[in-house]
Amino acid sequence: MKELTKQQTKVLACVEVYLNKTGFPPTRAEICKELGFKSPNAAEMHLRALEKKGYISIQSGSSRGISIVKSQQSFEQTGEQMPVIGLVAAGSPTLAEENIEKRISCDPNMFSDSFDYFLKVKGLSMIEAGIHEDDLVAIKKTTNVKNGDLVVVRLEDEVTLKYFKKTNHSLELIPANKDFSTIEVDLREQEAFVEGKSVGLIRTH
Amino acid sequence: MKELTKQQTKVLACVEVYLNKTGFPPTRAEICKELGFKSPNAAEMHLRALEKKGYISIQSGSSRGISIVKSQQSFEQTGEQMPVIGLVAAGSPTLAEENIEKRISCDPNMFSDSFDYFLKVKGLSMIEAGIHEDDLVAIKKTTNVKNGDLVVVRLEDEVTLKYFKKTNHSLELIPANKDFSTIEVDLREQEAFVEGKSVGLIRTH
DNA sequence: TTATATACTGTAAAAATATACAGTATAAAT
DNA sequence: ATTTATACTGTATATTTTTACAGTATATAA
Repeated sequence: MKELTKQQTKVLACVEVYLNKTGFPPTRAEICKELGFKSPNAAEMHLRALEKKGYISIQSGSSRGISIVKSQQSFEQTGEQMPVIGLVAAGSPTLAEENIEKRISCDPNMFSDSFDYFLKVKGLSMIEAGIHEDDLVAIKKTTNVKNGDLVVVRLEDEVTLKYFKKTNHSLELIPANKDFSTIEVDLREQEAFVEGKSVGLIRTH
Repeated sequence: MKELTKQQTKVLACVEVYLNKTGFPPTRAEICKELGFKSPNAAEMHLRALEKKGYISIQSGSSRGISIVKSQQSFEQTGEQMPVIGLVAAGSPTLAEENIEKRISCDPNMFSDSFDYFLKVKGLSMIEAGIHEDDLVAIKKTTNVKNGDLVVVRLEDEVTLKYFKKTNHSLELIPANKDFSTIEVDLREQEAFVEGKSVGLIRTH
């Protein structure tokens, strides 16, 4: 498959995003509006190039007659197979193939925010937050978390799902179970890696 | 979801087949050609009806602006728009368009069993089962339930989500909250309709 | 009997859209 | 120095497409 120029890549992505959002392809004018072109011919030329290189096909004479032949970003769209990762005792919850227990077909945007994987909950430390053993918590990989967020944090080689509270040099990881105690970390003494935060949860009955 | 007439079913299938074949939706004229209609208005009217019943959505003013909301060929197709229904005080949780709060893109087979809609939880009666207010419980429409199942039951005009327990002529609907009491129904005196059972749950953090 | 819903035909106009043509500008290759 | 490829603007027009309106026909319900 021939390589695409920067602009051609943009146009192809634009078509795919539009298609995923609306269910039908964009017009030349809509591509222009999206990418800031001022002439429909700009879009036209890029589409012609994309067809020539085999990425799309254009049904001549039909409005919106664009179909994707070879998708660039088959990823991160709806109906993806999202990985489920066990909350392992040691090591980061990596997306390495050997850590993936299974995959669940769902939309990465089904919650308020997008997410990257499901973490399978072990233990009862968050039971009072309605988070049970074997629930799947949808995790968005980010270090941008604020107090009160439900976060995945790694301390040394241990990974845990807790409420986040940071005060000066101290980090508190708060459970939702009165039988468990808060983990307090002095950040001057010990490192803590925020792996991500929860944006949702699913449970199979 | 409202029932479709024979012709509406044909038109919906036609749109889906065309979409699968070409990657973009058909025009009114193309639907006519496919189904043997002689007036574009025939297609137009069927499309309007399909939109009204919630099977497709039409972007007015756009050519080929049809997108599938609920696929008929619901075979193994991931990424459907599953309806969310509020747990209303009165009446059945019907799939009528006016009761659908929104739709969530996900796989109807993401849980152990398939499901038909999400029910938005009101109140705290199931809190000890980790089911919070505003959680979305995935409901499979069925009357085939057994003791211990989490079920949606309608008593008179009231709909409730509780644990199911049936003994002879008596039905118990058991909450998971010590501040609530079990609803006992003598089936010789009062009717109880099992609308469905829960196969899973999702929550947005 | 009179509505009412379904299911169309036929026509036409307005709006959306593809697409051709004539240019401009820039960077890299020959 | 000239060509070639990329990357557009701007305009215009033929065609496609939506969509409104005026009818016809049939079956079912009130």
